[in-house]
Amino acid sequence: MLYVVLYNYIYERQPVPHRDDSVETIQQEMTAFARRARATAARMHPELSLVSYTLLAHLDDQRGCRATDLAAHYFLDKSTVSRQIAALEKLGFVERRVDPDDHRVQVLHPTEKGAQVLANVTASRRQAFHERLADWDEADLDRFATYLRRYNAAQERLG
Amino acid sequence: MLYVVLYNYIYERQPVPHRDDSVETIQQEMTAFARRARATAARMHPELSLVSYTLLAHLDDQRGCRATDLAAHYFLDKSTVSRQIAALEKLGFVERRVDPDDHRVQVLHPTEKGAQVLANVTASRRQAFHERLADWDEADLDRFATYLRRYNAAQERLG
DNA sequence: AGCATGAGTTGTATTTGCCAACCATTGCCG
DNA sequence: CGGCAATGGTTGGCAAATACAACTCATGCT
Repeated sequence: MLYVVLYNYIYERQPVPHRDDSVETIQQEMTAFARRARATAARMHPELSLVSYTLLAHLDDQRGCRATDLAAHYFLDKSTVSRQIAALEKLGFVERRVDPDDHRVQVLHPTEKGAQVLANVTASRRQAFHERLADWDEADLDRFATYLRRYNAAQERLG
Repeated sequence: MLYVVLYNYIYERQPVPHRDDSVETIQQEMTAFARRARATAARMHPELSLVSYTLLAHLDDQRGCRATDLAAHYFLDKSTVSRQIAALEKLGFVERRVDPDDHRVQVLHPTEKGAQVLANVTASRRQAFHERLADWDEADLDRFATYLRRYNAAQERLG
């Protein structure tokens, strides 16, 4: 045991929460966050569910993509995506353009109206996030964002 | 403006994303994470859904609590909690002890069996997290954990 | 005693998601 | 060329999770 303490002292140079504790915390906090996200989203934007919002946002920032891509990106079943897109289309938020090169694929795009609604929701979401993050300094925000991206990328790689 | 650039150059030594970009990233990554968490959890542990797991874990580490507390803590409707607990009880994972002081409340506890299952799931979740975080150094883990806790605490305060 | 409050349950409807079966298009290989 | 596997997408059927509302029962205050 003494060796561990010494090791930490020499190589870490401060009392360091053990690796396991950090992992434990990350696990718990990520889980708690996941549990709440949907509820929060639903309360904030009854007009556009979290999933719809996410898909629409993805279309917007990819400048159009295929249903299959959406499914892969968000680990959703293709049937789920199909229905979600159908719903968004009925609302007039997305349109389909059949790919001239391959008539199986339809490239999805937000409509003008869709982009509008998306912009509204995004703005209000962003404001909520800003409030939540108001007392963070710039460097912390940046680091936090970087960690999240890194974490999600790892999850994407490992499944 | 020059000062900003210089400041960044000197203190950060690389082009720094604007505050808004960080917030945007955090928002997107948290959302993506939330979207995937349930699916991942379901794939890993068919025997215990993310919600059940979360509730059971909370009972375990609070050494028992009331259904209402669970609902408040996870932004769930009390009916939802009621049914989830009923399911967990039917599986023999939790037991109810009526509070002798107030016959309205039932204090929930994991059973022996429940604690056992919880331990298994926790262990395997923890391993998955460890894999995902394997190439992170200790300091980054610690900082990431701290950010997450801070973020969630803020969300808890602000709704 | 009487009524408001709080804890939980149950009925009902909606949303979300999965799986499997299916259709249409494409591209490849014999 | 002709069949066949692979790909993109839709649809039907189903189960789980959840919200909302109406209800019951115990408590506690006036």
